[in-house]
Amino acid sequence: MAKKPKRPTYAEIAKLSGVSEATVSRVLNGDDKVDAERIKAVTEAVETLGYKKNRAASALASGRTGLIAVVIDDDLSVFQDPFWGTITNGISRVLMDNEMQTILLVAPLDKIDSPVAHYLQRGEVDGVIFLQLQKDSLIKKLAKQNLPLVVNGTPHSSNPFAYVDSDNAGGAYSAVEHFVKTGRKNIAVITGDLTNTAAEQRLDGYLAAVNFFGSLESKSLIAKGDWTRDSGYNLANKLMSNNPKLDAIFCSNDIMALGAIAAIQDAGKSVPGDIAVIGFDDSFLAQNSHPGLTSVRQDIVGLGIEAAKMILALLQGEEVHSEILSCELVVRDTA
Amino acid sequence: MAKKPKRPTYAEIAKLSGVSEATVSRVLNGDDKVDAERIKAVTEAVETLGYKKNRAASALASGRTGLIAVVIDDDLSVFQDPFWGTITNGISRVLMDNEMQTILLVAPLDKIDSPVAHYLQRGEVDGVIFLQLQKDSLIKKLAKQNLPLVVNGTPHSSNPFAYVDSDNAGGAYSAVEHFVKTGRKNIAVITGDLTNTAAEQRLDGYLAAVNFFGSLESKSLIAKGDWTRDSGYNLANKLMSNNPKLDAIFCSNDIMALGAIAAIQDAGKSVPGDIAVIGFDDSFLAQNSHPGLTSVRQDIVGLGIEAAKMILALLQGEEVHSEILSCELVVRDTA
DNA sequence: CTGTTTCGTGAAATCGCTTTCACGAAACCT
DNA sequence: AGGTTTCGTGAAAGCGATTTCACGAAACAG
Repeated sequence: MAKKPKRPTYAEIAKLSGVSEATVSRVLNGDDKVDAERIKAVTEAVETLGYKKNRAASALASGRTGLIAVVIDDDLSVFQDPFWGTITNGISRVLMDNEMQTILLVAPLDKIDSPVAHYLQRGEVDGVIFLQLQKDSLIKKLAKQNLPLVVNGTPHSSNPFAYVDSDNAGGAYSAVEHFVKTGRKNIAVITGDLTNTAAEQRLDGYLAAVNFFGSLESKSLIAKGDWTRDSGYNLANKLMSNNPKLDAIFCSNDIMALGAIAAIQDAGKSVPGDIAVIGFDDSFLAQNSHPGLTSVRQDIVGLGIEAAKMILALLQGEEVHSEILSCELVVRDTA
Repeated sequence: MAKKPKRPTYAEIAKLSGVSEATVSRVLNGDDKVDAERIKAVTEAVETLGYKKNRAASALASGRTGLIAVVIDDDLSVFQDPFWGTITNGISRVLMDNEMQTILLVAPLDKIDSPVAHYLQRGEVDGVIFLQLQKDSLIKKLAKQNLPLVVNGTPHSSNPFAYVDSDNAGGAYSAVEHFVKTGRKNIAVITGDLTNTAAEQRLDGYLAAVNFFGSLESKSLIAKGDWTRDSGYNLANKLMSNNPKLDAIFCSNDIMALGAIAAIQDAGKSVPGDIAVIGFDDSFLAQNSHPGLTSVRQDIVGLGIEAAKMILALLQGEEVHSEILSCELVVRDTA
């Protein structure tokens, strides 16, 4: 509990470099209107003393905490989902490189006056990054308070805040394109839960590609799933019985794809011989399935990195625009 | 950027409740030697004003930051591994309930003088929880500085710091026990990378059970893997060819189990008909495999919760002892 | 060559809470 | 009863940065 080694303070730096504490502060905070000589003196003193700012003191005096909250709605399947760990990793790196700290809030955000909501409104953090946002209400409120915030995932409404997201539509498009190029004619889709914008966008991408390549023969090729393995299994069966000529299925996530593959095999058909399958996410599941699942990969770490950069820009008072990161098709055995 | 609504301070509480600021502080920090009347008055004032402590000021004055660092070594397969996200979730909840913040450090810890190492030594956090610890050197150094710390996973050497871990041996034991009870006679094991204590313990559990039930017929039933799917696949093949009577394989993780199942099936045998398989972790992989993989489940959130509780206890100056959480066999189709 | 700006700088106040210290009152001794 | 301990309390001194303010010097204007 005892931390003997007292750290140097502005007082020491000031003495060593022969300037006032005010000037030390100016140098350390990048105020440009300081004599070059003095900047050098201070910089050297900081160096020799191994000085590091005391965050608490700095926060108290300036009102800026140096903390960015990463909020995860734990109503969702946070458990077992590597997505948020990965994105948080990306966020954390960027922030750390900028002397900011990432603090983690895991809590249900349904109520606008949850403890977390209050915490955020209290100015304990300089900015917020929301992962897996559900309800907009809290976010809108915080935005109104001028708290810099960035959302991961495309919001439903056209909100005034910036977001980062993967190019879900583009990813889906490239999956369908791959099917077409490998000679598939009857390409179906199993969607995710369509109340979710990502699911919606993936469907849109599918539709765009199918229209472009002119091979959509039937409405019955669209099956509305809910992200679960079971829905993949059941809907694949339904698609097969409704469309005897079916030769490809694009699934909005990997789990449904695995379910679909199981259904196809159980029906005595082969993958990709009879029916090709492509998933989405290139998750651990896809990487370790057998046969290897062809899947659309998102740059999840990249999403985190962009989100963090956006928050930093917002803190600088800069204008930021939302970012869409492209996806990449990872071809394995199933298509 | 502007946060207009000025928050109440001790000054207001003191005025409203008719005591000094010193007493307000005493009440808010649980000092018991305060008159009951005054405690009540302060408590009410806090209530009506909706007061919340300013963490920065508190930290500056007390030297305690209210921050616990969760350190993740990103040399490991942080990406795609849901383990650490889950455990961090458990940690975060407990800490938040205790008005502490969880800050996340993702960085390689190989060098003892990495930025993260310095950061931790600087007293910017009140305690540290290490996940997936590799090298002990940094930890030993921090422990020497009396920085409260808890490690996840059993350390190699008998160190003076507390840790939390799953009962790896017990979990492995119960897997073998299940094999025996379901009539299996020739039970093999595919280990993880044995430089890892978890892999070692799982092997120990296997050996203990096999000795106890008296069915270890050959040394050739132990195959040393490295956690990867490929090692599972290849070693399962080797085990099968060396032991024609083989009827069960315990794998030290789920991925190797899936590899083993693939090998068994490719060899024209059935699971669990000819050979039963049990994995370890009850990961997403196990939950979504087909056939469903029987696996040993760890209470990962529980590990986080215990780790957080231990840190809190350490901060109180209490003695803590390491915790071993039991595992549970989740029976599905493969055994 | 004065009068006004601009500029860099240091002194000092400030942020909000914690903690030491001293003091009077109450409680405990012989 | 006098003397010593406790006990609860408030005044005030920090904690270590940031920021306002005022001032002298230098640069500019006329």
